[in-house]
Amino acid sequence: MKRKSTEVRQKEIIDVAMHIIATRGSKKFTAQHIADEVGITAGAIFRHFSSMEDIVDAVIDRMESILFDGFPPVAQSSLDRLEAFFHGRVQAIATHSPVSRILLSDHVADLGGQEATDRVRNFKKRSQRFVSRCLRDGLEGGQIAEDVDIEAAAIIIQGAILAVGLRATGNPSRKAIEKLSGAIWLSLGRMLHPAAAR
Amino acid sequence: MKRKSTEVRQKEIIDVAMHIIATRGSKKFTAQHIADEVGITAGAIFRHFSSMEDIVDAVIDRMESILFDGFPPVAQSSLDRLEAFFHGRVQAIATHSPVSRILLSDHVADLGGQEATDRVRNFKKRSQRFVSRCLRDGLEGGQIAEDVDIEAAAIIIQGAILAVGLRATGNPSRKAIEKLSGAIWLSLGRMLHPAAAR
Amino acid sequence: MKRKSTEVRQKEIIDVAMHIIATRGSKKFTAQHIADEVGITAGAIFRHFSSMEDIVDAVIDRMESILFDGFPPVAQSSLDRLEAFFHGRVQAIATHSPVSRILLSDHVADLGGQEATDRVRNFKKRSQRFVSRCLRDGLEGGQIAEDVDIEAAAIIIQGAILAVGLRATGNPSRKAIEKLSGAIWLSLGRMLHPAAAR
Amino acid sequence: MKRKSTEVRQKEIIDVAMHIIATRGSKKFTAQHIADEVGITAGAIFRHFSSMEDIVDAVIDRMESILFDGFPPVAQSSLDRLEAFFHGRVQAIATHSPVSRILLSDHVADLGGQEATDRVRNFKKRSQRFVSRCLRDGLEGGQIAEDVDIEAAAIIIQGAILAVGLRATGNPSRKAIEKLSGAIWLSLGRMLHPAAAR
DNA sequence: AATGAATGAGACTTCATTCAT
DNA sequence: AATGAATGAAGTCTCATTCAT
Repeated sequence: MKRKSTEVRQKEIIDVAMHIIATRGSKKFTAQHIADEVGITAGAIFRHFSSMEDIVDAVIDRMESILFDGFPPVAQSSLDRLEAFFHGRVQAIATHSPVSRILLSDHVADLGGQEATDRVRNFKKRSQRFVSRCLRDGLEGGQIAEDVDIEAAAIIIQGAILAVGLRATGNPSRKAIEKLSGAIWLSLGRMLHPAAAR
Repeated sequence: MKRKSTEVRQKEIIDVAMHIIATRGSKKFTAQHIADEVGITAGAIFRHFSSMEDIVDAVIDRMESILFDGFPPVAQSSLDRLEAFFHGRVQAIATHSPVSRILLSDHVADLGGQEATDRVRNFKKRSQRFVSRCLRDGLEGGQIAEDVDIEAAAIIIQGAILAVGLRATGNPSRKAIEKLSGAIWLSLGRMLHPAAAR
Repeated sequence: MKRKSTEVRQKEIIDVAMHIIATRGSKKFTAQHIADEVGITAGAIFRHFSSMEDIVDAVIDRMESILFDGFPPVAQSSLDRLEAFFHGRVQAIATHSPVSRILLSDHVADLGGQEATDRVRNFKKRSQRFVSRCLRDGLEGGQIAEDVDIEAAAIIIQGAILAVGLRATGNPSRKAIEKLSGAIWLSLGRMLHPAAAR
Repeated sequence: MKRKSTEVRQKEIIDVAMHIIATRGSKKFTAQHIADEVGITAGAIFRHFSSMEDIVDAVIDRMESILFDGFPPVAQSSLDRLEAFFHGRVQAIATHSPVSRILLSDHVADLGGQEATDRVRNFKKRSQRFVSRCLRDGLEGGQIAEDVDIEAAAIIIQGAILAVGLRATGNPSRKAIEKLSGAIWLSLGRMLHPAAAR
């Protein structure tokens, strides 16, 4: 029976919780399972969090900090900001593999109440809005070809991030991710401004 | 107390089940909730399905028929096949809005056993393989620019389908979907073969 | 869908019920299981019996008629009556193999209400009383040795009937039963009146 | 709300379970009924046993320890061993009145799965084999009259134990049991060797 | 006389949460 | 800070019984 401070235990619990949600599904997200992996009893969980919903909230907090670390990116041109965002997101999602799965799967929203659902939904909206704005600015600034459909491009970019997250199984090295991320961005760039890309 | 045949009830139950899984999350996927929406008692569910897992299986069956209706598409060129697949998928997913959410979220895999997980995973693999093959054939046939990274393109296409599915909230008309789908494919086409697209 | 009269169905149901209780245990004594073996649906059972408890009652009736057919036996001496009873019981129990198991096991009493319990208990009492009376009469009439403990002897005889019923597995021929029954009675007789037995 | 250790609760649960099975029948063997008598809620049962079947197993364990405590008995002659077994069994069964009923009734076998059935069946076989061997040895050693039918005698002895167990209602004193047990063995002895008994 | 859908009670079991220790 | 027993609600599933057809 090792005693640790609440602060430490909370971190352990959040980590385990994220991992369980991502890899074992929301059905296994129970106090008992978390406790088992943390190495305490189920009852002890509630000394560190007042309810399971609180744990979900904390997980969402963690996700937010992972997703929006250094957001919005600063760069001269809107296209550069978009690229920075893209690579940052892919890197974040691929490094913290649970996050992508959770985000995609709505698992968390599923577990928490309405508030959790709204927060996660908001993460997506915030990102979308940023992407759209960059595209619009890029169009105005001439960095993006005039005949590009902004809405379509936004969807494609969002989808690319999702899909690369899904693809990132195992623990790909940072280099491997950068390479894939680079290749994808190259293709996206070609779509946004064929002439420039060539 | 209205009586309906097992055949009819099974359909009702599957529809309700899909809807619940997609919109209310796997935690609400209970016999009681399904029964409430169908308008029977929870116990009666088990006259029509022998277990909750059977319902999950049936939902997966339904998803398969939605996703793979008319698959693989036939067309002269591999790029046309790919386009047909893309539009078909987008249409299928947008028309049956629960499907995309379920697919994305692994909700179903979460609910069923290992078998369910494997089946859903296989849906994704089958689609991916088709996309990859079309791209490779297109490259060899010269319909796709030589400097396109096949792997990146495959990810982008897969992502676009996912993202458009997520976007399709409410009940967009078939026309609206076709328009969006068309715009996206145009952008993707530009990426695959800049010269041709212009 | 073959239609038969209630009279016929009742018999079929009772037979199946006895068989199920005896060989598959009271847990399998359900309307569904009975219906399956009879070849009708569970709902149809209740056209022929108003409740499961009624079926139990009918099974007990049947048991009574099997056990007390030709009871009490008539014979000159009390010892002969006892012997007739012994052989009759063993034969009855061994021929209707379910009966012995049911009697022994209190399965029926278990399934019915208090009334069923009381009736079955009464079967045993009636038999016991008969055995005791025969023994007492035999003692007075000098057919049983004076130093025989009547209570002990009654218990032994009752036990012998039980035990031979338990032993009668498979479907032993009437001859085989008669032989075993004869051998046991010989031993019991030696106990009751050593001198006479030799 | 009184808290007791799992160890204590397990014992309480086993005791209550045996009592219920013996006196109220296997249909009343439910978590709710057990919990009511133990004084906890039904759910709490499963902190102490992982399933109802586990309780059945524990009951069978208890029965085994009651039945086979000090088995096989040691004594010079085979007849003495048989007598020791007989008295021991009668005492055990009469002291723990539920045991005889359970044994007889196959109630336990009914509740557990195939394994439970097999174990209980084995208890009977082990005892039978012991009795038969004692009788055979006694015959060879001349302690049993030559014209005794071993098979018949074995059945009678087994039956006597069963019957005395059934008779032992209420809580007969140890002395009363010894007296009855003694009287019965005397009668059995007379059967096995008339000359010696007189 | 029989089918087959439905109900409602009750069975086993899990789980968040509380609380004495 | 942690354990471990307990509660009470909820979930899956079974079953006697009813009833429209």
